[in-house]
Amino acid sequence: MSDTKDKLLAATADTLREAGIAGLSARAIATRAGVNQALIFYHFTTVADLVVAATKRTVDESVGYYRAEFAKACSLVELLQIGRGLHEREQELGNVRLMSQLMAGGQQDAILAEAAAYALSTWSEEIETVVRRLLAGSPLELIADPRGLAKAVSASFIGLELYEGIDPVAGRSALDALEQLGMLVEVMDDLGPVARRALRARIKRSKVGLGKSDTVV
Amino acid sequence: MSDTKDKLLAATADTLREAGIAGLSARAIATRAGVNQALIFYHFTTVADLVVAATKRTVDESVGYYRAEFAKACSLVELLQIGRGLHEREQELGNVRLMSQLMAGGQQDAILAEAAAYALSTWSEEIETVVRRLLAGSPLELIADPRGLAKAVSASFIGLELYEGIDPVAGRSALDALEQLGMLVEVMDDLGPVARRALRARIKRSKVGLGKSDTVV
DNA sequence: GTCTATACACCGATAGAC
DNA sequence: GTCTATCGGTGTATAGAC
Repeated sequence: MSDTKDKLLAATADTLREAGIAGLSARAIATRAGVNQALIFYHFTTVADLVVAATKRTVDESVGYYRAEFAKACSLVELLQIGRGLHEREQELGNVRLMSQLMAGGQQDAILAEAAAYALSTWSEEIETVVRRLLAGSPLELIADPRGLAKAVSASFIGLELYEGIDPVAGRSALDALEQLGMLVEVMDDLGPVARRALRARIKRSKVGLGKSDTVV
Repeated sequence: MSDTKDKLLAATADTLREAGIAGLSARAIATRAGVNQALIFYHFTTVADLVVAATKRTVDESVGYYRAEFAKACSLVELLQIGRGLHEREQELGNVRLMSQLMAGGQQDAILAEAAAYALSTWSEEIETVVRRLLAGSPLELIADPRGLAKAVSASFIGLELYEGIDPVAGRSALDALEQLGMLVEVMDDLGPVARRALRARIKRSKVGLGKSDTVV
């Protein structure tokens, strides 16, 4: 990887983090990279292509780092703890912000949408794998769809990040509330056998977790 | 309210919905409104001020509509159903998209951030009121912080909307997963007395719902 | 209140020298 | 591969005629 290309990729991620999608431009990227503006088009043809390459690199690096962490988790509660650390780390690196800006831009721009879809599915698949492994045996298994749940977690992270950028105090309290709710998982994970059986029966009795074609009441 | 001002306010909301924060400009708004571009600055001084006024109007109208709906809810399950309808309606009107674009822009622009903060707190306060009323008596009361929870719900809606704009199928499955999880509320709301007591006791026993200063294990 | 015309900065992208 | 110079277009905002 040439030095210029590398500098441009790094500067693109940084610009997206700090100036947002509305402030992203070839000139802004080139200035930050300390590189001539024309070189963007020589190396990457268009600004959009550069953004795609830069976000892909960022996501692959982050997800790769957390693959090993996820593998260590032996319970849903442990996973929740890893998730907390992940959020803090990614927050600090500015990667959640990068992703939220990419997603906002992707609502109107097809090329950015493709980049955002790649980022989201890469994260979601990684999360799904570990959730599926740890959900086995829990009463939650009857309710939760691991794939959809993983996507929902990713989506919520994005929303929380945006909230925190707008109103840090409120965003923080939203995150705290979700963590408290995550404790529900701990409780259900660790219920005595009697209560666990009762809960499991109650869940089965409701329509929850059944396909739409089933009409058991 | 003069006709021109009204047209500009409506066009601003529409432009934000359809062109996003990166495509928002005085020219784009004026063209959509069928109004001379210079009139934006005559009536609203700056584009940012116009955006603030437009989003405030949109949010006040939407929240006002739902205040009456929320008042009708008599159980958490009913609230969940209203929430589903709300999501569909706001989605169709494009108001969630408007809000997500406003939040994305607000990460870098202080004036947009103020508008986004107003929108978020207006929604959150309305949701908090009804959640607080309906949570009384549920075992969830011991865990959940209504204020934080309301903000978390708002944030998650934003994230889900962005996800759906990027990958409609995946976004839909994320929403479905959250709704299934919402069924957990139904189950806990409607548990037999024995299981309810067991669950309540288990929740109390865990550190959940206690302040940080308490160190009961 | 509404219009035209315009100032000035920045945008993506390209041509062509080196 | 890297540079300067430049094209046509768009951005906010204002001056001044009507």
